[in-house]
Amino acid sequence: MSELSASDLTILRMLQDNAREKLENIACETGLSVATVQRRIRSLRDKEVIQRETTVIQPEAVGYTMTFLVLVEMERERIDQVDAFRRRAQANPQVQQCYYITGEADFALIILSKDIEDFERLTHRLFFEDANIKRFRTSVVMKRSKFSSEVPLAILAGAGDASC
Amino acid sequence: MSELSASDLTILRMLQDNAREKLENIACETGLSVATVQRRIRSLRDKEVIQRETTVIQPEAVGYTMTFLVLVEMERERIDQVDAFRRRAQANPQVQQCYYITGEADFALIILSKDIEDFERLTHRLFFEDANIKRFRTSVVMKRSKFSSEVPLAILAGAGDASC
DNA sequence: GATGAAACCGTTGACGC
DNA sequence: GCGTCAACGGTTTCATC
Repeated sequence: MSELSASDLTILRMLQDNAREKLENIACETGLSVATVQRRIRSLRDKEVIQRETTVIQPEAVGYTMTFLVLVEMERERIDQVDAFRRRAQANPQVQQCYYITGEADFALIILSKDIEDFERLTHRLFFEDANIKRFRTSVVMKRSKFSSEVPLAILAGAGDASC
Repeated sequence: MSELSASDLTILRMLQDNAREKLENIACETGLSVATVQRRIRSLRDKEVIQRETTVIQPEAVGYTMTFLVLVEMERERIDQVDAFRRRAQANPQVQQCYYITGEADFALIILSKDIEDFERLTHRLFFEDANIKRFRTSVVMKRSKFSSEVPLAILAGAGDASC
């Protein structure tokens, strides 16, 4: 993986803030030409530094009013069993995030649900029907902040001039 | 909040998958005209069903090689103290997500770090210097999946014809 | 092989229906 | 509400260094 330049970081920071940021603004901020900015972005996409460009939707607007954090403990921590559970969890569209972790629990899941019944059905499918799940602990999320994943990027003194 | 139509959900699903999806493709899929699709998207943005359009960056590419899940317990659960901690946590760019939860812990945080020292410095600033933090439990994330937050959207039989 | 100019395609906003 | 059109921004190609 090749190193990223200061202007690459500026490009990433601006695009993370707004995927539709005008190339001209980025060019001005970095001191590069529009064509160069475009080539850098293409390169960042090709290198998969930029993984995707997505639209963040308010879950409540489409009926998902509840969020849960579920800590899952497995009976046996065999690699194939762990992988099998992760695949099942990931495959479920209501499982927003899936972390395989050290400590008391083996997995932490962030789960969206329309209501309590919806969540209960999901736990049955995901946990009760899996003999390898020892137990799971559910926390209701009362407030979530910073739902979308933003990577901290250093704000470097750009070479751009005052015309920005 | 007004109800969303089937074509609105299709628009959201396609934009969530790719923020740069061509309006023509969405028009074809939904059976709407390009102009109508554009007006719907504008309306969804205005209603804040669409919260933002962002670029997902691979954290490892910019030096953030470690992810942690931290469960935080507070000494006193007074609303002003809870809010104060949430604001401090959110303000830190390495805190990717912040959930105020029910159960054994009061907060669950997803934190990015460059290395262990970086994480330790962060815990000092965030937890040890706050008299209202009773304790915190750290889990190292060995593998994260589904890092970006995708809301499940029903795939409805569209009115679009076979020319898509 | 990096750069800038230019042609081409998609998006946006204004207008008229 | 709907499509049309002109202006703008993004993308690709090509010539040049």
